[in-house]
Amino acid sequence: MGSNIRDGAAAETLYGIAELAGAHGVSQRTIRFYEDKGLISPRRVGGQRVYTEHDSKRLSLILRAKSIGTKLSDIRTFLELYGREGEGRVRQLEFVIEKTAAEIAALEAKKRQIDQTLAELKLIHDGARERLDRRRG
Amino acid sequence: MGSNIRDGAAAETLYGIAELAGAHGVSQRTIRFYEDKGLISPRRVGGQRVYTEHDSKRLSLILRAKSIGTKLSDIRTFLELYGREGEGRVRQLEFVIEKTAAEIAALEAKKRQIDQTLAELKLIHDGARERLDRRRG
DNA sequence: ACCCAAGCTAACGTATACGTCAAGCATCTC
DNA sequence: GAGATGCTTGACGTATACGTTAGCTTGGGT
Repeated sequence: MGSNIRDGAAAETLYGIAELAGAHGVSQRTIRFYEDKGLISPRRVGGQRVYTEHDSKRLSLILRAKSIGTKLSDIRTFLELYGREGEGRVRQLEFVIEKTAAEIAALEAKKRQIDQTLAELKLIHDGARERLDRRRG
Repeated sequence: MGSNIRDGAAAETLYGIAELAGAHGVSQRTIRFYEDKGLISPRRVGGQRVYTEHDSKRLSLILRAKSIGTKLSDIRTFLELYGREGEGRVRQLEFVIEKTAAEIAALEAKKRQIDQTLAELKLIHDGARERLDRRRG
């Protein structure tokens, strides 16, 4: 609420959608899509989207979560966790604890799967390498 | 080729699609879909699919790869690597080495993302837990 | 002989995550 | 002042990974 116009201090860096997209290596369409899904809510200046540093970090979070295989709908839930974290009503705290614990367990399981796959891939890799070296003398 | 009928030794355990699906906790449709995509190729007995232990392990590999976010099309490539691994033509070996190296790097990157996310989630989790404990005395 | 459960193929439906026009303003440049 | 550029909102298209009928076939049991 209220405008940002406060004499000196608040010279926050702002971005247009093109800058934000470029900085994160995604398309503008992707960013608009995330907005549709309720993941980011930039301010508007005459219709045009204007992003803050906070929005940018949020996008980083989203992309990282995506890269480890989290669905956008789940990402939304977790962004809300990040936000609500400070609230402190008991039910909220319990909700946060439960959700984070579940996700932590899931991610650790995923890490184990990755480790197992890595071990196998390294076996294949090293085996192939050895045979190649021998073949070449 | 030829039938399995060899006097004594080869009493391999075989599965129908229902058993295989049950054992792995996936639908029959999923298994048939993977077959369409060239990921598994069961033998047929009068039209019906018959799976071997080898097929079952292959399916395990597929599901593990899927669980860490690999696309089916990529999984197919890697199943071929697992198969070709022993071939030994120089070009093949180079291909295997290159592909596995790339995937190893990708998985390790993913692990780092997971670790970072885990760290943040644990912060949130522990923070919420602390506040909850204090609230309850 | 008859029926049911189980399997098969073919085909359409659904959810996710965008890509790709299309058509309309607004502003900046020459 | 006439593009060219950049942003906007639809709206339809595409790839992935299956789910869900629908209709046919077949082996087993009574």
